[in-house]
Amino acid sequence: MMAEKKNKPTEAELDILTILWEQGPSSVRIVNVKLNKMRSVGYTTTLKQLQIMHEKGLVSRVNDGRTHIYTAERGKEETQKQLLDRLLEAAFGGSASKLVMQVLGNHKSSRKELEEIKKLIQKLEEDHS
Amino acid sequence: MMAEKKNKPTEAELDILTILWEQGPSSVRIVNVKLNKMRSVGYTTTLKQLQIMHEKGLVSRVNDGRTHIYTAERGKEETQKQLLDRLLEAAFGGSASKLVMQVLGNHKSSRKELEEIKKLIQKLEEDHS
DNA sequence: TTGCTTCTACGACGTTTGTCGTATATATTT
DNA sequence: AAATATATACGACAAACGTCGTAGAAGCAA
Repeated sequence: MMAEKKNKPTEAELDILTILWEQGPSSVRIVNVKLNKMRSVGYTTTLKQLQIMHEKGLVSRVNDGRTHIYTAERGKEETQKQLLDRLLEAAFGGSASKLVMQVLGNHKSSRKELEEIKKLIQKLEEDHS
Repeated sequence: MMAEKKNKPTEAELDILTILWEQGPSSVRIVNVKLNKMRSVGYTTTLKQLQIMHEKGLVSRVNDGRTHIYTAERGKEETQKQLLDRLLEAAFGGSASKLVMQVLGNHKSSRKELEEIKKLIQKLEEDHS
């Protein structure tokens, strides 16, 4: 594998990435409007944020006339994994099961979701053999 | 319930909290020595860090002669829950099961750990009835 | 054409984070 | 007692974060 950039998105950046994942490639304007549905933030703030994210390589952009269209460079799952790994190490001493028990114990999940998890565990146990 | 302080520990603070959880009430010296086993950091840095954490209410302290003995004010589980909740909302849209599937899929767990998780799910499903 | 709107670029600024250095008081050692 | 070691307190500082304001180009509307 390659030496990868360990660009961990900040909180604010994560909000923007989430919008790009949902919305697909978007202009600053669009991102800003969506962003303002969760918290109040000026247009130039969002612009600057996206510019910095572009420098960091978190997003790419193409020109559409004079406006830029931004696209999330890293997939949702990849980013989730990165953040989760960090928390796992920092707060749970690397024990995935401790983390899982915590989150399952504290948050309601539907029966269907629990079934899915059980199924996954089943498969993992088979691989274990 | 009361309006609580939402003092989320930073990365560095979390390292120190982890040490206090493991070690129990400790002096700056002890924390610093343990801390240096994971990364290089000066004594006064650790001191300052603990002083700030004290201001924030993350740790309490008592005097033992002229040295201060610091104690984690918030329990391990409580802090883990706080950090986990934050990530759950920020990166997983609040879906606990998505988070669980991610972490289980990406990190090896022993058969015993998987059993424990299954047992927990069993109990959750019973409560569901 | 003259103005309003909508872009990007860029600089500035207050905060937070993490890091130390220095000053000063108190023990400990020689 | 003098020198050395160890504590706390406090100030400084660079880098990262998040926030905007302003400038200037490009497009649209009167």
